[in-house]
Amino acid sequence: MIHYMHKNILPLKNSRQSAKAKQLESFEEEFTDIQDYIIEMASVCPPQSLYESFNTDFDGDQDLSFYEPRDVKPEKVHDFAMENTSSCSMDNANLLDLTSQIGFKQELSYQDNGQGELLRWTQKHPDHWSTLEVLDWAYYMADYYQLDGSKFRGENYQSLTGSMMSRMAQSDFQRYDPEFGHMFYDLFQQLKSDSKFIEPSPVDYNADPDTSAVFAELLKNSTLEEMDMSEISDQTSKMLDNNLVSMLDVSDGVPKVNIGGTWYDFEVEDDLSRFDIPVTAIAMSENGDHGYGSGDSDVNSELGNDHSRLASVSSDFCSDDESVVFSSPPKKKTVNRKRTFSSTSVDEGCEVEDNKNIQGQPFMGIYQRFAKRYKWEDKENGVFRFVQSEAVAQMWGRKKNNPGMTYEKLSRAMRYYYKRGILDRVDGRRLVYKFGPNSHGWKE
DNA sequence: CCCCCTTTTCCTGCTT
DNA sequence: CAAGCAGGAAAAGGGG
Repeated sequence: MIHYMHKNILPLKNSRQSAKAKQLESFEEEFTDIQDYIIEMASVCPPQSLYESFNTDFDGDQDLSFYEPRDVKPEKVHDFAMENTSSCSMDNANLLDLTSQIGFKQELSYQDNGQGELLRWTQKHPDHWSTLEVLDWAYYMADYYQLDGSKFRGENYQSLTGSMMSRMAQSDFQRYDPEFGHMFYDLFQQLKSDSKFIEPSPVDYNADPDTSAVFAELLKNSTLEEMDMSEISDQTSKMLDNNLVSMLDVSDGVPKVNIGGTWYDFEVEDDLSRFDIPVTAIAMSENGDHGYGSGDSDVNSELGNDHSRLASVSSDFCSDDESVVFSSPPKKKTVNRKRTFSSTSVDEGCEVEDNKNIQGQPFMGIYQRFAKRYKWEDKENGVFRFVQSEAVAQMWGRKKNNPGMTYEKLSRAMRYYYKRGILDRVDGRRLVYKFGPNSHGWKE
């Protein structure tokens, strides 16, 4: 009996992890698959496709407004913090600080070619936020106010758009998030009332020929390692600080920098931070840890690098235990290969180094660190929870070259892992999984 | 091409 | 009601 017929056959489902260990036994192969998948989990940011799919109600071209801070009237500041848990606090200074940083960031992220994913919400009126932007905002705020991560249920915001949230009463917020809904309602209202929108003033990266020209020349003629950064003027450094988020791209696994509209490859595995580049830039890395690479197996195999999968799991660079970093063997390749501009889709990991490296943008690193698509529930025992199930599925699909992947299907595959001990069942808890006895590598 | 195993796709039914 | 979970069934992928 035919149980059903397939209705849509997806094309292009070739290229399994190409070089992937033909010699490995099937078990091991699967094991690496699941680990690859966890890698993707850890790589944090949602794929562009997901963003777009969530963003259908809003044309990016309309995306022309951004906040500008304005004076905050003391009487407008809510005192919700007093009524809430002691971990929340907000005063006028904080709010002013916050709004001004938002305005600041907007200037930076404008024209960022989509790479400032996590802060897209700062570029739009809240009514236009997609579900992802709502989620990003929620996690940003949660981190900013250092909310108790065990009580904060950011995932509950993942199906809300900005316009939906605009229509929600305070009680609705509390239904979504019993612990902090009240606070989030206030924050949301406040954001809307204490911000105004103005026409953008696009950043012209070529405005100052000295800055971009100097760096472009350096890139052409030397590797980063050889570069004497002291020759770069303070002005240039400042320009880089301000614009690297938009200039960097690692979407295809090869780090690139955009100078004057042209993309250049360069090797940054060793350490961007020694150039005092803000964490925001480093955060664009898929790995976030030791530079770039490894996120995309196809690219890696194309580069002759067969180490696309997990090499190790470590949490040494983030102080909180929600971080998982998957490092891969260093790449020995690709220095200063010039490329023509192409708008690739945005992949982006958002691991962050350490807050102390953040210059002038203190939230960025904190925020991005917080914005995980998964969360460790019990790292010792390998228990984790998906925060954004569909985003995780999209990442899985990307790895498998299968844009049709959904959490529904991914979860079915994961259920097969139970029987084989790669995952253990965790009963009664949605989106929670646990590594089983036949898995390894997830724990340092 | 076949065999075999895993993953994907789709579904029904049930739970939260 | 929506989102997840559990598995059955079958097709697709992919290695050997």
